[in-house]
Amino acid sequence: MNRNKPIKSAETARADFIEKIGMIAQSEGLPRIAGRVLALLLYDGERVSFGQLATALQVSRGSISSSVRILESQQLIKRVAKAGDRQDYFQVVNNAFANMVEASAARARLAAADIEESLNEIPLSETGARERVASYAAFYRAMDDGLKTTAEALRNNK
Amino acid sequence: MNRNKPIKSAETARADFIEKIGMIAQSEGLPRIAGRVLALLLYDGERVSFGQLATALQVSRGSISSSVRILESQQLIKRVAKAGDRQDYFQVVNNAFANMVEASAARARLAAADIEESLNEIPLSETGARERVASYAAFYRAMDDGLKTTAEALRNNK
DNA sequence: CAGTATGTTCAGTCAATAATGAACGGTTGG
DNA sequence: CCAACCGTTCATTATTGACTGAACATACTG
Repeated sequence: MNRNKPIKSAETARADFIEKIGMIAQSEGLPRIAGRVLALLLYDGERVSFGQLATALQVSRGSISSSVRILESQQLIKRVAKAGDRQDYFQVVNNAFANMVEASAARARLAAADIEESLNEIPLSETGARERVASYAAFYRAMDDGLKTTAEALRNNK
Repeated sequence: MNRNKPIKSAETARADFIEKIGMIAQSEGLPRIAGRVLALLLYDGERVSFGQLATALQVSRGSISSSVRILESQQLIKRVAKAGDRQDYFQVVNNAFANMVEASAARARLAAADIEESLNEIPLSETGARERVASYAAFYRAMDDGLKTTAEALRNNK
């Protein structure tokens, strides 16, 4: 009966994966197209051209442009050249996942600093409030630490 | 000169903190009002009534209703009673930050499972793609682990 | 040099979602 | 019992941000 293993073609599996990562990316605050680009590059493994991305994902070149810029800025993909082709090519960088985690750590660090700045504005007389706000900052510091550890683990354990 | 310590009143510091957390919450995918509610409750430390929240934050009661429901569902605040007052009161729960981290861990776990499901649809012949998709799933598993560790640390170290 | 390909930018459109405020059901106190 | 109060729900509005597509600047090719 094969109830547990509905057979799918390689093509369908690839398309499903790309769409799924698109949704996950969206839920994490990235544009959906950026997630789909990353998924496509990850799945295919080899360099893919700017034009191929646009046609494969059925989106405008403008969207590809902004998406790859976001992914580059987060150190998840890199732009590479291909001899004899004027187009830009892209591929996933080494340790992309570790970089992803480190970006989260950086955000946590920023939030911590932000809250600590608020803390400095609170009069010393407000001991209770100061303590509670400080614990909030400490929470973000703990996030930063934990994420850095995870990033390192991903880098080594790879 | 006092350039480093612009003096602010306690009221201003409180308002700034609340607004700041509102923005951070927004950047993390929560409604801004929910972040402001959490910040107010954290800053004040004691139970605050439904009506006080609406007037203090200058938002509709409908917004308060949905915000507190979100925060309750994430185990960040709880609804408490006050003798002689029909209103609902709210306060931050113990270990709220640990709960916050655990919610993130749960999301990572979900994403991992989601990707592993995709992995099972990829034909065994696609060895390269399977390997890369598996590494993506492993990334989310690592996030789950790391976040669980951070949550525990927050729970103890508190 | 002319013509074409390439990636970026930006104004405009559209969809998703946050927030409002009125209507509602349920509870309480007088 | 009823009047006031309380929290939720839901239709509507406002806002935000992704996406498009055309205009543009640049670089290559023949």
